Amino acid sequence: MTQQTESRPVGTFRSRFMQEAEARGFVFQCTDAAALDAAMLAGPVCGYIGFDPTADSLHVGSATQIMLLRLLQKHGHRPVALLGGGTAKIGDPSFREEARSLMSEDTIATNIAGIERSLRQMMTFGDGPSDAILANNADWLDKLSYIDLLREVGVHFSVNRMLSFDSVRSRLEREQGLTFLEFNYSILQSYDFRELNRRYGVTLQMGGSDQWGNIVSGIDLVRRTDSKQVFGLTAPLLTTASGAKMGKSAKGAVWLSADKLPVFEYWQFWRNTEDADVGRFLKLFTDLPVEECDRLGAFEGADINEAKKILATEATALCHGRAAAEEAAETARRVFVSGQSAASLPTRTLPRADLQTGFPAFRLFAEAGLASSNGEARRLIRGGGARLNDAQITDEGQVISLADAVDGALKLSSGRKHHILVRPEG
RNA sequence: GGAAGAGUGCCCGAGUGGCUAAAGGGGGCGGACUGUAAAUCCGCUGGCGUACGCCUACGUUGGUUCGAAUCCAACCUCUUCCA
Repeated sequence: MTQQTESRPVGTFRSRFMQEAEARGFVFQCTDAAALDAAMLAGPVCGYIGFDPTADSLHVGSATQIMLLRLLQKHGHRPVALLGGGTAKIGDPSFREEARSLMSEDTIATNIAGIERSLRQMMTFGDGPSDAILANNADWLDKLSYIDLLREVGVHFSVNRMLSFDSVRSRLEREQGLTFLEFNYSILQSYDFRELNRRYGVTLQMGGSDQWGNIVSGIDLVRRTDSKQVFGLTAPLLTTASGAKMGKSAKGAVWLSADKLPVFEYWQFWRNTEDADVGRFLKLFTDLPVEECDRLGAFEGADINEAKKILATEATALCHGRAAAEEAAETARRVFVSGQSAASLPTRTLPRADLQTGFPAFRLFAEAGLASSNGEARRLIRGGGARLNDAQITDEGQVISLADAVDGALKLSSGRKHHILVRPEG
């Protein structure tokens, strides 16, 4: 059972990091919170979070973790972002429906490169006392010897105990199978913690609540082999007020990389936050003062839309820069408030010659990426959800060409919220 | 190594020879209502073609049959029990 390990009354922290982390809703579980609090008061603490390179970009689900690292940095502590280049070769079995397919070295390398970009955008890296450090566990895991690992680390792990962790047990109970390979993930993650402690003096591992078991294992390992006390802190698993998991949107995952999700769409994701989540998300995903977040989140009715715009712009600014965020906000204002087109809507270019000839409406929607297949585009049009320059398209075979362009672009819309500009190439 | 069971569409899950592109639910998309929210209601939800249509799909490969997701064989994977 993942138990709360501390029984400290709320609001008793003395270190600024812990106070703010708690006030903003980042703290779910913490090992020996009082001692961690004291350590933070005594001086800079080095804390890390691991990111698995399972895709070439992180998504909003990971944003919480990055915000935690930022918070650490903000209060003079030192954040370490650990990329799981080594562990990615195994796959974390925690709460997974089934085994993850194994990734090739190449895939892992490109994924790491993509993730690194987002991390660098959101934190300051360098050699200063509170500059962030980027590490890759492939640096030490790759050359581990199996026998040595078993002798030196394996002896400290109780299988009985590992089986009792929720993360493992849920897999077993579902009769879904758990290979020995995956079963080792937790051991390697523990090894990471110890290695980071030895290399950089890392004494805190943070993560999502699904990482509790792995984190505690690491703490035990460090205590047993190096006789040092290190800490763990988990953030709550984020769901929206209506119970859905965070991070899904029209187009699937909400990626942090602009290559995978246009900034405008990212802004829109936050803009469409449920009313009840606004205050909570402001605290988690922006740098605005807590009191301001509470004030904005308390708006009622339509007024809260203003708070959502602030949330969207602030959250987007952290991830894509202030200028891009303002631009997305302005684009949204034009599209939704004035009902105009805007030059900074996501744009798709198609060969000029093809556009001159024209496409049947359904094909154009598919080509532009507003529908994933011709069939889907047809359904969209039949359902009355497709528009060209804000006029509903009724005939799926209607030929649309450059002649229909306004200001050199065709504005296509799927529903009220998804707009794209199609421009000729060259 | 032996025995029993399971593998269905994005997910869960029904289906045990034709009426099955495959019930139902979830998710997703669109519409209505709103506040670019939630809740609710309605429609759509494999691909290709304007279309009568064609193609792909029920773990894999073969077979039986006019016809198979459904029957048979082998194989693969997983689960449980035994050694």
